[in-house]
Amino acid sequence: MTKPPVLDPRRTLTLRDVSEASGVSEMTVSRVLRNRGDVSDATRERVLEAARALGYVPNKIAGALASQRVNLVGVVIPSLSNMVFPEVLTGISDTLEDTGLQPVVGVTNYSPEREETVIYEMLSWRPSGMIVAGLEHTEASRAMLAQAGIPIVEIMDIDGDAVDSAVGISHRRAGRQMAEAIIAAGYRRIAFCGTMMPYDHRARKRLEGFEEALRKAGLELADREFYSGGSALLKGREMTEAVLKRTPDVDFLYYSNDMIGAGGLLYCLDKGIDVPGKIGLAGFNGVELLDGLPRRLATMDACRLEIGRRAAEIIAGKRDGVIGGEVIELFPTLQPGDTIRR
Amino acid sequence: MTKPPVLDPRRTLTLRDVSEASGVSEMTVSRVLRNRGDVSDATRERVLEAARALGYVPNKIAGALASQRVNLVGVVIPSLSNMVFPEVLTGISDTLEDTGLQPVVGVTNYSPEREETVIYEMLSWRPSGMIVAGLEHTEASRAMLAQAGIPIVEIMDIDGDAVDSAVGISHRRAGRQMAEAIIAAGYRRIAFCGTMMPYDHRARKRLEGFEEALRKAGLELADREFYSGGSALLKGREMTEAVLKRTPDVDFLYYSNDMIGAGGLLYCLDKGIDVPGKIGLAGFNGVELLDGLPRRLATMDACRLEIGRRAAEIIAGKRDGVIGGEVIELFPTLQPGDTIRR
DNA sequence: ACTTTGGCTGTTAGCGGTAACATTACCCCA
DNA sequence: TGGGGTAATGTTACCGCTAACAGCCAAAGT
Repeated sequence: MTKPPVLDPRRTLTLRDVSEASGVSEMTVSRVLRNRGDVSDATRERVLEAARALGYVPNKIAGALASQRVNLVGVVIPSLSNMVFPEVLTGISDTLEDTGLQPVVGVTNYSPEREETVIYEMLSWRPSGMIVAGLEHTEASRAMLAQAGIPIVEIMDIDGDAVDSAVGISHRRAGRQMAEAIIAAGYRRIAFCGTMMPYDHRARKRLEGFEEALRKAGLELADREFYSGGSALLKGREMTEAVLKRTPDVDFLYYSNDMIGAGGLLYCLDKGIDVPGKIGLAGFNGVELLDGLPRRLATMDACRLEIGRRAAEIIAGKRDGVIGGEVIELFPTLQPGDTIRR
Repeated sequence: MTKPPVLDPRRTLTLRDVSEASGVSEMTVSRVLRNRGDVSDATRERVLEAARALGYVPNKIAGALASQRVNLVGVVIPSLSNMVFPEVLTGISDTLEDTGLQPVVGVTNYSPEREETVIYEMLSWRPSGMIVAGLEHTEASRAMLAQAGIPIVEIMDIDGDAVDSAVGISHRRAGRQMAEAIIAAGYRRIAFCGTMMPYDHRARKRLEGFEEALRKAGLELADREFYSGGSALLKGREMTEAVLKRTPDVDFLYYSNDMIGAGGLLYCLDKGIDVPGKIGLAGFNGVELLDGLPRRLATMDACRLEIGRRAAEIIAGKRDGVIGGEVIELFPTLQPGDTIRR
């Protein structure tokens, strides 16, 4: 007797256990469990029964190593509390659903170093593809992604150079568009409220586009206010109050996201300020939450679901023939709501 | 020459490549990269330099298979769009941060079958532990978890039997407590608005506890309204309107979560209804959003961050000596806010 | 001088699966 | 009746890494 016959009942099961229990080779068991190759119905039944009875759960680590295939797609996003990213994730999951691929999420908290670590960790599991939010990464991150030999899709933004593929909107253009609409509606004393995070590149680009359009119309921002952390809704109120105190003649407030915009809206309504008569308001993202507000905040949807879908499609499509990187630009629509004069 | 000397430049690198580039054995490279065992400074430098130059990313699949250790913790939650779960995740991530463990998230959309699949998939990667929301699972799910031979922590809820450990609050007690507070404040015509999802067991338990307390006071629900899907804020408005139309003498509305509660609050304020004089309101969760509302909704925090933290601690703590399952009950505090008469 | 010690490095044997290639049994048809 | 095909199953050789153990060598102890 070469091996101890007493098998620990808590030992994790292997293919061998199932093979012994069902009287066939490990290979046949493997085939049955993966539904691959020809196996007679009788054998299949026997194997499945044995596997079920034992409570066997295959070891994907071994499987992945042997087959050099991993059905995972890494998804790297800055935050989960932003409402926006869960929705992108939904788009990704839905599309990946019937491709046999599975998303695995990593969160960076808007830190490039953290992102680098997350990317490194993910790549070390050899995923079939990577979806990464944004175009701005550390040099090391870009290098790793480029070298990985798998499809890479950068999402949300297309104002910049992609490592491989990209799906998103032009935030610069979005900012410009909103500014143009605001100016066209006759507002002239326009202020901005937004996030302070230096690494929220998309908010930054929107503001850049916004200011660019203002300049083109001979205007400049009447005021600006930044925040970080805390309840966005509350911060929206506070910032709005601060701006209106400091610059009482402001007639429009452009917010870098809907949540603070909603806070601003609630503040104005509380104070009995005429919206959009005396002051106009606009946010960005088109979050569902706005549907429940007393008045519809002007906004622009960021095509979140669609971005997720398209990104996932690219990954799934490239599983075999990897073609060159493609850049897909989506076009957000401006939803004027009830907070811009018409 | 046994092997073709032409190495594909896009071939993924292995330890061997680094070992050849730095002139030491693969084992030594492995030791350097894992910071394990003694390696001279000179060698370490040389190896690190070579690894960096090549852009080597270790293959964790192979590593995990060889070492029988995986630094992942599976986290199974019903939804990401609920605000609540991202916060639990934050607690988990923060605590796991400096343990070398990494959370991997799976979402079930409140479907037990989906949950079973997610658990199966996760276990097949042989994680170091699992954190699963709720105590209600399919029999197969429970069996798999129990057999896995790793620490399992069920979170959010403790009203029921845990597979192994559990960290959470008693939702039944929470519902009871809220009812008692409402009754003590003098309200008598109390209605409920909540989710329709049959698998939101925690909301169900809160309602059960709530009704139990009402009965004990000789009362019963004056009305009830359910919803599913859509913008929670908007649904809150709609349900509130529906209830008030149908049962005009209602003097309190208990919502199964803060989001619909906030919708109800906004509706009442819109309509100029005296809150909390004519009608009182209460939600559940203590979400940050409430801070920005015109009036503070009564609620109960669900100890989300703490739950995440404690769950992660249990997993991290049990890495070596696996002790029996422990159940940790946390106690939410009632925040009366401004929507209950005093 | 001869062990002993400890720091550093290498060798060997898997981990639990799967790809690719046998092998077997059986049937069909010239 | 023998060659060829086919369906079902088995064998072998890894996948890329690490545990465990086996050197090796210089400094230290006796």
